Amino acid sequence: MSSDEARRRPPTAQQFVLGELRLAITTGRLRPGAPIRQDALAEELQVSRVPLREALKTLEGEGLVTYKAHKGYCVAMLSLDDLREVYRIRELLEEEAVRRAVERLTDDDLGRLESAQEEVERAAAAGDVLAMATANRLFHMTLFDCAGMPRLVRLIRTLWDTTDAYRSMYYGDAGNRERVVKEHRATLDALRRLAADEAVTTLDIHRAHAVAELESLLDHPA
Amino acid sequence: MSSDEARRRPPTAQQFVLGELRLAITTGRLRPGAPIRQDALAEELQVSRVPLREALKTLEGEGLVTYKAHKGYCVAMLSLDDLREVYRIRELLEEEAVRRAVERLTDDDLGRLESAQEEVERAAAAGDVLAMATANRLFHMTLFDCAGMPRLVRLIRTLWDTTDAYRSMYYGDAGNRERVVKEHRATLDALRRLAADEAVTTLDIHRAHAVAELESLLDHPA
DNA sequence: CCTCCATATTTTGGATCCAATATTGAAAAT
DNA sequence: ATTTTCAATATTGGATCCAAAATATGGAGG
Repeated sequence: MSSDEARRRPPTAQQFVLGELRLAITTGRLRPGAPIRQDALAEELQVSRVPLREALKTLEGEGLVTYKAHKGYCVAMLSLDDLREVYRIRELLEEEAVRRAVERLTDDDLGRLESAQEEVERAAAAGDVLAMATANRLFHMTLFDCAGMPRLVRLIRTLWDTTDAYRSMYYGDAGNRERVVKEHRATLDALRRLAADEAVTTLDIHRAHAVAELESLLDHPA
Repeated sequence: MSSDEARRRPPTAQQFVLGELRLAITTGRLRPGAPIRQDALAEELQVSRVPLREALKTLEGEGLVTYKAHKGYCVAMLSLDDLREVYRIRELLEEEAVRRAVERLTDDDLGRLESAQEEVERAAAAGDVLAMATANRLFHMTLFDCAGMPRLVRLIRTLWDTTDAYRSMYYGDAGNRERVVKEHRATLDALRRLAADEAVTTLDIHRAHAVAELESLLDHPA
């Protein structure tokens, strides 16, 4: 069961379920490819199937689960081709976001990025996989948000969600965590100097490392 | 081939409702900004509110409607900033799709594109706004599909959906229809010669014309 | 032993009913 | 006349129940 009962429960059951499902998928409690039994899940979450199904529809739209009429939902499973495609699209969209962000970057933004990075380093040192994923995401999204293109950021976020099921495996490795920290530092350095090209390049490399690692993970499922 | 009123009803009510809602929004029967009364709509479509709500969740994920807890759904209304952002993202993604498509283009693909274009010209000549929108979409999606990147195409399709509510206004003008026909011919010409750069350029211009027209439509709502 | 078909069980899809929240309108107080 | 309060109403959110479809089961026939 999820231990943290301190966080306030969302105003609707579907939103609560949505959060729980995301967590279950990203932490690997629901494995890619696993079918989702509505009845069992609904009972476990103490809600009826109606809000559960609406949450699943949302996740379907985000590509986190797949759906077939009269067959039901499954946690999405990425093929190697899918993975490469997602990362290629991210490359295109994130480049745009970074370039726009650099144009409008304020000292305040830089401050937020630096504190996000501090959080990443803390989590990396502590070996806290979940915190690492959260902090890393915050770092990147903080940057993208600076672009002032909310729809673009929403798309990027959705693409990130797609591979979230595999992210926990990725951060399980200490070497990966350490490299992420270094690559963020390089990005931050470029951003401080408003060097857009360099920032884009460092992030491309960052991404390439991640996709290479994930590819090997996909070949040898745990 | 299309326009058969005896189209088979989808295997689930939510899919049926989804299609009807898309149609209602793209044809303007549901105006941008209009709140969606679930009870009335459900009765009109002869279904209960459950499948209606699931269809709305799907549309929310695609950005066609907005949702606020306990307040309900509205047909999404695009600001000028939104419109420009959507078209900028399309520019990025469609360029990728076209370049990949050119690399893999077969004679068969070209044949499909040409027949799609014939359909566009027929609809343009007949002044059939709905057929025009459908055929135009088919033309572009046929091209994008050639890229062999299903997720990319899915994203592009979603972005198209976002502005569908305004497309019917756009094709109401005979000059717009005529220009679309010419621009498609230019694109086809470039594709036949596998001239990727040129194809990208013609499509960029095509898009720029559309966004310019839509911008004026957004300023002077009917 | 395998295949095929009929049947039982499981699981999803949808309709109805009830609860919770938001909105509206009218009456009362300033 | 304006604002506030509170009840009445409309609308959304969710639970339960039933229907439809898919899957599993088991037996008859080859």
